[in-house]
Amino acid sequence: MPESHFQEIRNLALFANIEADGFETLMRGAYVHNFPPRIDLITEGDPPDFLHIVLAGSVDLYSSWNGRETSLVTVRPVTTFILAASVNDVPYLMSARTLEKSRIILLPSEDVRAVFAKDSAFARAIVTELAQCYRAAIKSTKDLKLRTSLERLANYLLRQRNRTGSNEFELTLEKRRLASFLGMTPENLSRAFKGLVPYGVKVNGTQIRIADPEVLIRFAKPSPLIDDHST
Amino acid sequence: MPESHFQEIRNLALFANIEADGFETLMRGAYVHNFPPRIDLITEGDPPDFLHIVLAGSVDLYSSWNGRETSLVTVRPVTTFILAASVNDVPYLMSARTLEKSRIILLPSEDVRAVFAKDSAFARAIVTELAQCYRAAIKSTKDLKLRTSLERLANYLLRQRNRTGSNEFELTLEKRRLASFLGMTPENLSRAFKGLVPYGVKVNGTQIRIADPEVLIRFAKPSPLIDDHST
DNA sequence: TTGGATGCTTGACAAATGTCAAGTGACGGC
DNA sequence: GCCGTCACTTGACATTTGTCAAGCATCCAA
Repeated sequence: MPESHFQEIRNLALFANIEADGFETLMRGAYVHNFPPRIDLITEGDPPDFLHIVLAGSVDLYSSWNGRETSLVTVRPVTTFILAASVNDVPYLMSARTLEKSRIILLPSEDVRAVFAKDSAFARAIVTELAQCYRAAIKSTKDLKLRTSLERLANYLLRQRNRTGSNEFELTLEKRRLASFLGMTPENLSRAFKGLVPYGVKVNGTQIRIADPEVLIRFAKPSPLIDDHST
Repeated sequence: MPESHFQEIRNLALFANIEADGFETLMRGAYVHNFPPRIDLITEGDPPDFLHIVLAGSVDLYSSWNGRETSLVTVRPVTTFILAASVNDVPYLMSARTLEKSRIILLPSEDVRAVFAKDSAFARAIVTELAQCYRAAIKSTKDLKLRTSLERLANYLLRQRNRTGSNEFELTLEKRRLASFLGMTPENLSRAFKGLVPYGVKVNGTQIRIADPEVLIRFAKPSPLIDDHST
């Protein structure tokens, strides 16, 4: 792997405090790949050969059962995914595919586990990371079980607003995938956007405008215990 | 805390390999409490003062939003809960209440973090535990998003069957709470049980009998990637 | 420019799920 | 034993969500 990526990886909280020794072990076995859009990277149920790091592009983590399929997470740079499977050496629970052209680092899980066993700074960083992943998953379950699809969409839009810091932004996801992510059909997403018009949501293609955030907030009732993905 | 509980805690994977030093630190600050049924132990949003360990009884982890409430997990002996919040020092995402008379150990989160920082065996054990919690949460999300309520109930019954090793068993949860856990109303759970009669499910109060597991399995299509809670 | 793709939207309808109200049955206190 | 409480059940109905089919817009290649 070109050394130019080393610093980028070092900057990730997960790797920031590893000893030079362990970091070198990881980098020695690592390699970078460029993938075209819509390429399957991993399949749920497979053994966890690699820990993945998205350097550029975006990756959809999804799952299938009985002919149905649902998107669970979208991974954007610079983040790792399937850490839990790698570290515990158990099968992937989700499949992954590129959404767009993506550059991805592959770290052999064996190396990850070896460094994890020796380097306690790495072990501690993994704890922080996993705790965050776990909490994100709980938040997502709460979102699903406590809210209607209209409320989920409203809160999703407010989260995007907070992320971009603007009342006008582009959807970063295809609508069909957003629908799957929010746990509804594309048809219903269309209707849900219509349903938010009374709360000042204007949609034009992928362009979203929130006319009066206060009104939307009053409807959506966002909660840090569901919508704040930073803790 | 009476020393009689020490061994019980030591037997938990989470604490099995801690150094004597760290274990003593934890035990010094720990105390055991007996709680009556239906007592609130923690409230979501509160700072994580204690890591909890259920010694006896059972605890319901639930969450509320906008006047609605849902059960997320039932914790049974001997297991810890809210590890993620304790270790990262961030607010609880779920409330907890006893379902029955319960004995619970409280470990000050500060102590947990202190030992975590020094004892790498503990750090590694936490990784394993958190990875399992994370994966359980993902499985639960898949269950919710990919299955209808009838399918969720059918798979729940099959999981109970595997746990007990028998085609005839008692529900360990009140039906109303099972309904909430499965993401439906009590009324709908009643109807769902009716809906499983054609697949050989007999219900008598809390007593369940699966006449022909093969038939139910054919309908429920259980998958290790959703229903196997051991990995 | 044209003709498919493809993704999105819309309407009509069906299925799943929730709500409300009433009824049943088991249990415990008096 | 009686009575109230409470969980559970049932039926009628409302709401939400999904399905299917058709139409529309956009993009891109021929």
